[in-house]
Amino acid sequence: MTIQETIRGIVENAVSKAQTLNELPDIPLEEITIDRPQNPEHGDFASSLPLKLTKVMKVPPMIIADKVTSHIEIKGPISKAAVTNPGFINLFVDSDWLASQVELIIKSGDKYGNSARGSNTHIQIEFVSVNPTGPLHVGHARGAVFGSALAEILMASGYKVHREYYFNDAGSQIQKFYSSLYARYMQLFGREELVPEDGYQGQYMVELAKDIKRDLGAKYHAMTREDAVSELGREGINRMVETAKSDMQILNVSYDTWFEEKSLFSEGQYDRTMKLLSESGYLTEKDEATWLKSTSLGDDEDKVMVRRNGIPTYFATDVAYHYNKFLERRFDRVINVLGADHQGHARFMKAVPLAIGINPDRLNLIIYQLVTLKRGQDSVRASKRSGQMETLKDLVDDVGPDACRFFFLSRSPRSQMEFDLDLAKKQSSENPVFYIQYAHARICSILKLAEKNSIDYSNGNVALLQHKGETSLIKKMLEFPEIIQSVSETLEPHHLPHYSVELSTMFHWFYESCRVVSDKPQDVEITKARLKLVEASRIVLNRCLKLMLMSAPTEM
RNA sequence: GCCCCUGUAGCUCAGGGGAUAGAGCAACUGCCUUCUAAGCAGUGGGUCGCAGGUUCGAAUCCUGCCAGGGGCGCCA
Repeated sequence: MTIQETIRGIVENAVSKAQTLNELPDIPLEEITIDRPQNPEHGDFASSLPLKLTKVMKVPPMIIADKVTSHIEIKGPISKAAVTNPGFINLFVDSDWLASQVELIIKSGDKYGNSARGSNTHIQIEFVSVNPTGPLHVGHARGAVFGSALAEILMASGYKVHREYYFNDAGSQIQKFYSSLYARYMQLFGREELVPEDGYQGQYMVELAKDIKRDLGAKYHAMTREDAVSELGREGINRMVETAKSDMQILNVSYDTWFEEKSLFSEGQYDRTMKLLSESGYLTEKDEATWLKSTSLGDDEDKVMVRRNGIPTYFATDVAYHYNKFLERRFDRVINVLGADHQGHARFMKAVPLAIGINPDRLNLIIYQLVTLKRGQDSVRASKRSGQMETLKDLVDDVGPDACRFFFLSRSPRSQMEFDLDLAKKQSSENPVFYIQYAHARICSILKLAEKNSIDYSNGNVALLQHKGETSLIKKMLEFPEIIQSVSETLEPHHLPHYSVELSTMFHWFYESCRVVSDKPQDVEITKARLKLVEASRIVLNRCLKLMLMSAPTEM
């Protein structure tokens, strides 16, 4: 249980006690909100509950506040409860209780902040899922960072998380890729082959053809055109997938499954899905094509499932994919992370669970806004088909995986962000990421010194931690489990990097105001107590960095 | 035209019903004989796009308008 939940329970008890004694009207309560006031005079926690209850209870807020506060027991975490105008209840945390929490953090170790909220819930999270017809660009980096960090945090909350990358390896775009690659390959042998008008024109296709020629020579030149297109194409797609995998790796992103779209046909999901949809009456024929009546499920237009030429659309495979996720692999929840360029797909996606008889609440769609790049004065749009493009790899090579992850993760997915390439490079040593990592390195350096001096602080008395620099740091550390919990509920991981900065600030401040390792004989006890605090800080900050999939350097 | 997202300090962004709106960067002033100065302390900087509305209370919710980004294929 987090501290906030403990406090909420205390207030809740006080209210019901007042109700039992008929001091307040006995009406059912909604969830009680507990805030952390920014003004320290208003305590460590505050509740505006009386202001909210005044209307339904028909009692002035200050009276409610008085009655509730009189039943708040001054013990455990609470040292003082006060009422302030116009009807707030302010709660102050007991400093001895606070100091004792350091022991708990050390005892929890790398499990501090974990919870069992998600136990027995299987979540599948799908992110990036770029088709292997082009390189990954900076926008995909945003999705990758978001999805991978969210997955880590959900795991900390006890969910069973399955990370998945879905890619299209069949269909018309793949055919275009095949013929584009064939043309580039044959051009290397002096043949006048043209890349199709609507094909993939990018320079990377030339490079890909060169690589294949270098590794496999004229192998495909000797084949019939038909064989060459498909075999060379497959070789090309395989290489593109490998590149995507290595791009994910350099960003510290790993997956449990790379899911091939074509398996939906070979494994039968497509057929079973169409049968289910047909039996439920969601399919209809029009203009020689098969349509899904998705408007009846909230979509703004019906969608073609099978084209006039008999080939299924991506709408059909998407339904089959979710049929597989929900009905075959039986995930309790599914999270799909999409770029804003796919937002038109969102309304349809929300209809998909309904079409296969699944509660739509089990599907979460997260749409992140696009990344624009700025180089000098010029804004560059990240788009796969335009010529100019900053690839994910170029970006990571430039600013490093840690800075890249921190920068993307700090932004809420709904805000479109401008990535100033020049600034990112220039700032690389003034970046907030170093602020956090530096705090971690400082911590480790203190612990190293203690070890060198053979200080055994296992019997340190944390009750001695009463300095403002110490208590502020402990308070901040106690917020960590709340951050994990709130990110797991709201699916908004950007709070974690912000918290990490705040925690680092508290540590740096403690470091400046409290000398830890001291040689003076009279400081033996406080040194040991502070070393425990430093160890606890290491645990929490290290967890932050690890959950963000960033490195936690022990020296810098 | 319709749909989605955004508009907060010079810049990049948090805060998304509660008390005096925050951080980083940039600018300015101090602080290293002591565990890492990639740090700390301090100063300046705001009609929270505009206008109405709801509320005891609005940066936050609702409506309209303005501005920016994205989406409206039998492409994925």
